Amino acid sequence: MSTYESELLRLLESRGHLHQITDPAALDARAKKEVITGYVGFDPTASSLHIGNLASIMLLKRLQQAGHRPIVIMGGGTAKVGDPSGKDETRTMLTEEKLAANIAGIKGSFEKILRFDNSETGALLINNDDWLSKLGYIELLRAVGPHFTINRMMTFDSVKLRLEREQPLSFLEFNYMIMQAYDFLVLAREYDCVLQMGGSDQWGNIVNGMELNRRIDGRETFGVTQPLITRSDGAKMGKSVDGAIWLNEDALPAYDFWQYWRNTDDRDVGRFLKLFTDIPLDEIARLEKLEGADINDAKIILANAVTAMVRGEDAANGAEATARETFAGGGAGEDLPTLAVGSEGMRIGAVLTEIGFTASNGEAKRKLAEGAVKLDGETIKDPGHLVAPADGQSLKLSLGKKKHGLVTR
RNA sequence: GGACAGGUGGCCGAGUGGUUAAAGGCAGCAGACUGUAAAUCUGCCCGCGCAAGCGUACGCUGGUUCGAAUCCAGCCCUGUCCA
Repeated sequence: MSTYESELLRLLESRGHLHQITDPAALDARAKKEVITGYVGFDPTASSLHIGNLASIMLLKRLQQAGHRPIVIMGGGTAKVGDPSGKDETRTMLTEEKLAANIAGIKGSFEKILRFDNSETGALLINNDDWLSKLGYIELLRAVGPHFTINRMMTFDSVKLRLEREQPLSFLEFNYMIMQAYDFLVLAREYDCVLQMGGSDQWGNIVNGMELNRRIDGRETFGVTQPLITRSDGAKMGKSVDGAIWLNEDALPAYDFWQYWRNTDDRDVGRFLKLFTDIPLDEIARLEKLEGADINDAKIILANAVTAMVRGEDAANGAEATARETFAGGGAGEDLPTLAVGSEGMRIGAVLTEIGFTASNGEAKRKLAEGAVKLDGETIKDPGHLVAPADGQSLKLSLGKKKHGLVTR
């Protein structure tokens, strides 16, 4: 069914990663013939990546699986400028220290998902600040300035969107595409990197980099974009109540990470299994055909696979066990959030906020009044109710059907 | 530098002196129904307080007024056009 001959494009296509390719035939031939090097850039805007970034990491993983060499570009330099793509607001500027801390926080995720070694296909992690910060302004202007016209830059979505929405686009951000294009030039020269991948919003940036390579060095390079990963319910991938679904354990416990995938919309299960796991396609075909309550099995498989990849097998097993006990068994698993209230006990309204189920005392009271709160299976409505577990005892506290926790002395 | 338009709760967006913690929508949370799904219906949706109540809030600062998101002045920010 696939018309591609290379393992790389076949793999990307069959698992739903392909949106646009600059020169499919040439890339296909190249990838079939030799080991190629490709990269994806990540801006270290936070100390952990979230699952919105996961799709991009998967691109690199697929590249490696297909027998090629992936490069992770840390946008230590570009983050100082800020990518305007897909944003309708100017980003806050990051300090050097914050950037360094973010990069340190993010690294671990790549090390879990990609294979870093000295082999031909071992992944590399490179910070573009290494070269960008050394660039002189005049030097940069002379190197890339002649190859970009303002006319063309104005036509890029990232720019157009801001202008159309009458949102400000600072000169700083306007330069982002130039920096990113320059990255590709450096990577092509230093690492023989011929492919840049990214989300569909990066198309313009990627094409710019290719253009620069062609004009300056006469080198042929390629670009691949992946469709914007959306959820069928329209919500943004990776956004939830309490913020993003972070990849780092210290930003989000494994149990909550697992729950996010467990609660995937029915319609998204098959697509996500393809994108985010290595489960064979025929197995996925079987799983996504499941109907009614049976599809929950597929969601558990999805949650286990993604959690294992990002957090490790143990984390996945623990989360699954806790979920099984808590939801199916009506009990309480050990991975649930736990709050110690001391021998005095604590009023239930305060407990709800302390354990993180509600954002404020007021909200806790409202939820109590709505009859949404259960303590050891019994509905409690009085915010003054004292929660005082006996020594060694732990009480199961629930807000609604999904939020469960333990209260101990 | 000038002219015009604008800055309201997480977002969008009404509101042009009092009954405004601020319409409506989206997002979110909970209840019902279910399968820890979706859709639908219902309730909730600034904070503190057991409560009466209090405190904050409509770009910022000051003023007018018994009373201001609403009027006045200055400032800051954004957009469009002009120089």
